[in-house]
Amino acid sequence: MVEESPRQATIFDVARLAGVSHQTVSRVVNDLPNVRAATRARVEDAIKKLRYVPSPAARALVTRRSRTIGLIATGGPEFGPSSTVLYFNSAARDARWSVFTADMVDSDPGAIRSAVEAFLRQNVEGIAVIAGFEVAAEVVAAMNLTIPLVVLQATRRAGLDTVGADQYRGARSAVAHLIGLGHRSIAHLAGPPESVDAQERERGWRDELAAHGLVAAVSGVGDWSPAAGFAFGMAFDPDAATAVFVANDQMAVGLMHALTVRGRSVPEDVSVIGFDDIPEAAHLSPPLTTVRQDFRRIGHDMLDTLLERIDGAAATPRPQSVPEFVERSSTAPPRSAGRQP
Amino acid sequence: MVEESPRQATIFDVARLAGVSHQTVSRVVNDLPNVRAATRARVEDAIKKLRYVPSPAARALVTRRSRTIGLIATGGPEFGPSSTVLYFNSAARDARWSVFTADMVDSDPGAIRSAVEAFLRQNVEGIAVIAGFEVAAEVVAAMNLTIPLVVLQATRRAGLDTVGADQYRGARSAVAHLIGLGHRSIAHLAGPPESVDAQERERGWRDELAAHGLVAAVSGVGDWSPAAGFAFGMAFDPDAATAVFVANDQMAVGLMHALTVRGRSVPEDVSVIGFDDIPEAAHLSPPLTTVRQDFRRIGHDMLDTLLERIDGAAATPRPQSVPEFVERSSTAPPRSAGRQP
DNA sequence: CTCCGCAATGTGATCGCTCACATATGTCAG
DNA sequence: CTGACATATGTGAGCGATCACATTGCGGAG
Repeated sequence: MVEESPRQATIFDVARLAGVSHQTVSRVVNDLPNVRAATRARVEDAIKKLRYVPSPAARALVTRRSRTIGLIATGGPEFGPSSTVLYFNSAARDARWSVFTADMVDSDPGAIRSAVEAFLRQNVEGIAVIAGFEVAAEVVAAMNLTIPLVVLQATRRAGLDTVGADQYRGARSAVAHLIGLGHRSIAHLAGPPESVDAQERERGWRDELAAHGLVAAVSGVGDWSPAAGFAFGMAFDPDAATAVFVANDQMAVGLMHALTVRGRSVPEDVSVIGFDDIPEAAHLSPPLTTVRQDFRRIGHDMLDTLLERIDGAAATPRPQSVPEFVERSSTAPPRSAGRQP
Repeated sequence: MVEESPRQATIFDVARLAGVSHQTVSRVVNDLPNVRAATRARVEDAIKKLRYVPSPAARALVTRRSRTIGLIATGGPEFGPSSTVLYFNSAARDARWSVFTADMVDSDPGAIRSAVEAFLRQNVEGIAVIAGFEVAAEVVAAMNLTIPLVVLQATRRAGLDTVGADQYRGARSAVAHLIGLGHRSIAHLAGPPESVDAQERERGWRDELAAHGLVAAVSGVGDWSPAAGFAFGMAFDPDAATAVFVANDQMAVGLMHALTVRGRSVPEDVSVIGFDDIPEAAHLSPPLTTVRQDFRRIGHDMLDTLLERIDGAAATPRPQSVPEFVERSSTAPPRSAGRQP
């Protein structure tokens, strides 16, 4: 309920009603010691009666604190970024912090900078960046902010608080699975090169292959979209690989579509693995083997790290979460071979 | 770049440097008349030199305005709601407004109320609600806010500014297509009953059927998730309907999966239509016929409506956008019949 | 009984801006 | 040359909180 009253009550109104000074009211509101229990009760009564709410503007003016965070989200409406935004926001609300969100449709450095400036103008106490694109993190980091900054990104970086899942290990587990199944020529459809996550997944693919003496053969690059997966699927030589590790589920959808169009079946002719485990993954035809990321945890980790730094503490290093391999039916041993030892 | 300087410059610093009074600086900053061009230039110079930025806290304290909006988003990480959030935010940024976002994972009335209260405490000048669930709009409306409120919801409502696409017509166009193809028994898998959009789509289905003298037969209810679509697909009697109009694409994915599992093919045995046109829709097997919503436009409409009301104007009624029917290959004439006149 | 010290409370300045009003400067008719 | 009236600029109060410091009240040691 909101009062239609002529004016919001101020700290002085409360003080008058409770018969104390405004300073005592301030003490009660901020839960400071040295207030007699009886006094505190009287004040709390008055507060309730007047529906008093401290003015954040006045408070911010003098304390230079706002209990407010800025969140920069790049990566568009993709499942991953938008889930992270959601969980970050809801974690913040639970912690009674307000968050300004700036969704960037593209990653224009100028736009990012001006979003950060808007945040600063609003007196945010910290900034979180979901760095779908590497440049986003760099641009913000280069601004040399005096307030804490935490970046969601797969690679750790000196002098930068970073949170994120271990994309590299996730990718390796996916490729290891294919190798275990007997695949020897495993292609990769990577995400955009500007994305650190994409880079890490590609590196994981390459390294796992190398660890087994295999060479990284066919590969392509996409922009995360199903359309990109489709384009790749129509273009590559399907006989050159018995399996494809795709950098995200959406592109895997497009790839499987192309494969179908070309008369190849999954997993009989070619195995496909995605990444993310979008809700649809389990219900594609065939259900998609993938690597699951815990976006809820990532969002919470980001917030916790940021709040720690805002409190002045060094951020306790959080172990990177390791994405979980999820086997479904888009992967099978290659036609030619049985399972390898 | 951010100054590491001891203290942010204030209006007085600028005034001193420019050799004018603080009030003149204020005039320049707020672009008020009655300042000589030469003076204005001197002040602007000083502002630039000192990297002066007005303090929003101080300004908000006296003007009681914050140039800030609160956005309540229900509907989780689904494609529709999260796209809308994204476009709303980015439109707001373009208009130089800041927005606080509160993503609600569930739609607990208490949580919604407290999110609104947090917004009020932050002095937001308006609130936008993406009402995935009807109750969300109701809860906020019932709070009798003194600030403007705009709700994204399919149905118009007296005394409430509402924005949204015409779900009803979208649904009718989908069903009309099926009827045109020759289908006579068209099932419906609805969204959750708490969702106004779901209600509208179901109503569209029912009315279009009735308009052709057909009866609404089999139908089910899901929660928008692929899993729900799958469950429905496994449970319903596939011989009782030659086509299914599904309330969203994600559930359609699950339904098609179930159909495949049960050895029915789409569209030969049963046609399927979804709603939303998620990016994956074009690349499913088969590519999904659906109804496309323009979330970008919806986000912008919400913002524009809200800003108009904040400016004191009555909101100019915006025509509801009509979702666009998109034919792909998950629909075909029923086995038994050819195309009808 | 006095004095000290701590707990409880009050006072006034201050944060950085805008608002309402006062004052200075300039221009032109009479 | 003077007054009137606009235009340009300055002054001081006040928004609603916190902060630093001053004051009061009370119980126990000397």
